[in-house]
Amino acid sequence: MCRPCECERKYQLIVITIMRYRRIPDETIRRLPIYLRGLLYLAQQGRESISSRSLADFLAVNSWQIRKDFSYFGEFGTRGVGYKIEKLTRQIKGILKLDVVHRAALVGVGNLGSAVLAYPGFGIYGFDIAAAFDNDPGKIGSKVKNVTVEDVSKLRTLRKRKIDLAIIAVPREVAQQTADELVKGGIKGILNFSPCYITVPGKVKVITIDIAMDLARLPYYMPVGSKAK
Amino acid sequence: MCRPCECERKYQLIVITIMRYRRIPDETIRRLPIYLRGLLYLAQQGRESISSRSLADFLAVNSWQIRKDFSYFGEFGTRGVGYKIEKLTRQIKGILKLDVVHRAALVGVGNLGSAVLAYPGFGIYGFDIAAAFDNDPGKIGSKVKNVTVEDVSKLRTLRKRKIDLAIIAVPREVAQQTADELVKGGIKGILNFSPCYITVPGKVKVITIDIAMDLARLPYYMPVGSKAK
DNA sequence: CTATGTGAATTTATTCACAGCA
DNA sequence: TGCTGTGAATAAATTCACATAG
Repeated sequence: MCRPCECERKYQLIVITIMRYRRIPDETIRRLPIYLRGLLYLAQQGRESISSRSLADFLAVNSWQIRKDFSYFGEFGTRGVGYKIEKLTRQIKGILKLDVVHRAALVGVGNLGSAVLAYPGFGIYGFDIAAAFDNDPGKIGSKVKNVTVEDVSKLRTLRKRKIDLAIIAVPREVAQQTADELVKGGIKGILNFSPCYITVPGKVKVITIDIAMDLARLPYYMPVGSKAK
Repeated sequence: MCRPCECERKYQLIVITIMRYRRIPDETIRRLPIYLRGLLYLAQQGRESISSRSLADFLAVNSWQIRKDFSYFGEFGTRGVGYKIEKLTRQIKGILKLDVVHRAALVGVGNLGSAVLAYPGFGIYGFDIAAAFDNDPGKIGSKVKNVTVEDVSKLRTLRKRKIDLAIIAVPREVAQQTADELVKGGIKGILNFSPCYITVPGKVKVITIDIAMDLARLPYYMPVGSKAK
C-alpha cells in the first residue's frame, strides 16, 4: 500500500506536526555563530544595545530572519527598543553550548594543522586547542603555540583529559582510521578537513570542510567571459 | 495595497514560475563538487561506470537526490544501466565551468595562507595558484611551493596575467581593503578566509569560510553530559 | 527487468504583515 | 511611535512513486 487513505494521511501529519512543533531549523543553528561573531565584535567596540535592523545591516542579512531565528528560543529583546548585546550574547552562547570552555584536540600537525593551531579565531567561541597529535617522529615532542605534539597512540588519553572535540587535519588516506581512534577516545564532535566522507557512530557529530570544494563552486557564479582563456 | 486580489496573485505566480522554470537550486550547485570529488576518486580506482544508487552509497547521500540534481541539466545516464564516470565527470566540470584551468591568486602568506599554498587538493578541480601576495617585506621575494611572494601593490597586474580568482587569507582588519584592491585588479571570484563580511560589486562572487564558526556549531549537536565540565 | 528521469507530494525554510508591548 | 515576536503566506528543497527507455 503506497497511498494511505486521506484520513490516515491527515492523522500522520498531525502527529508529525506535534512531534516537531518546537524543532529548530538547522539553518537557524548555522546562522547563530554568525550573529554571535557580530555581537562579540560590537561589544568590543563598546556598543551596548542594538536593534534587529542595525544588526542585520551590519551582518548583511535580513532583520526578520534574525528575529525569527531568535523567536525559536524565546524572547530576547525589548519591544520598541532592541537587544542588549551582552544579554543576547549570553543567550546565544547558551543555546550553542558555548558557555563552557571546550577543550579540543588537533590531529595532524602538517601545513593545515599548524595553521589551525596558530589560528587566533577559536578563542572567542570558547575553544581551547589543548592537545596536538601526529605520527611523524620528527614532529613528536616539538612545541607549536604552547602545545606539545604527541604521538597518535596517545589518543586514548583524551577521555580522562576532558577533551571532547577534535579537528582532523591528516591526509585523506588515514582520515577514517583517525576518526575511529578519536571515537574510541571518547570524542563527541569532529571538525574534518580531509576531503572525504567519514563514518562515525550516530552519537558523534562530524562537520566536514573541504576548502578546495568551496573554491570549486566559485567559477559557476562568475560572469561568463571573465574566465581565464 | 498589501494583499492583491486573488487573480492578480495567481497571475504573478505564473509569471514567476515561468521566469524561474529552469532555475537551478543553489543547493544543487553546492553538491556538484561533492559528486565530482567522488567521481574523480572512483575514476582513479579504475571504475568506469556507476549507478546513482552505488554513487549515493559511496558519498553517503540519497540516490534520488543525485538523479534530481543531474536532471536539472539534462540526461546524463543510460536507463537500466547507469552513468559513464568519464562522461559524467566531463558534464559536471562543464556545468561548474571547471573545464578550463582557473588561475588564482593568494593574498596573505601567513600560517593559513601558507597552508593553502601547500594544499594539494586544488589541482583536481583545475585550479592553479599562480601568484601570492603579502605586505611583509620579510616575506616578499621568498618562494613558497614554486610561487614567489610579491608585494600587495602588484595586485593591479592580475588582470593582464589572466588571474580571475583570489583567496583572501589576511587579518580581518585588512580584509575589506584587500577585497577592494582585488576587484580593481579584475578579480571575479573570492574565497574569503577572514571572519567577516566583505562588500563587493554585484558582479563579484564571494564565498566566506570561517573555520572557527564551523567548529562553533559542533557543541550544539553533541549529546548532553559529554561537554567538558 | 533494471535504473534513469521527473511531475507531484511533502517537508523545510524564508518572507511577509501586523498584533502587541514598551 | 518604534521595534520585537509570530502566525500565515510564500518560496525552496527534498522525497516519493512511477512512467519510461534500454
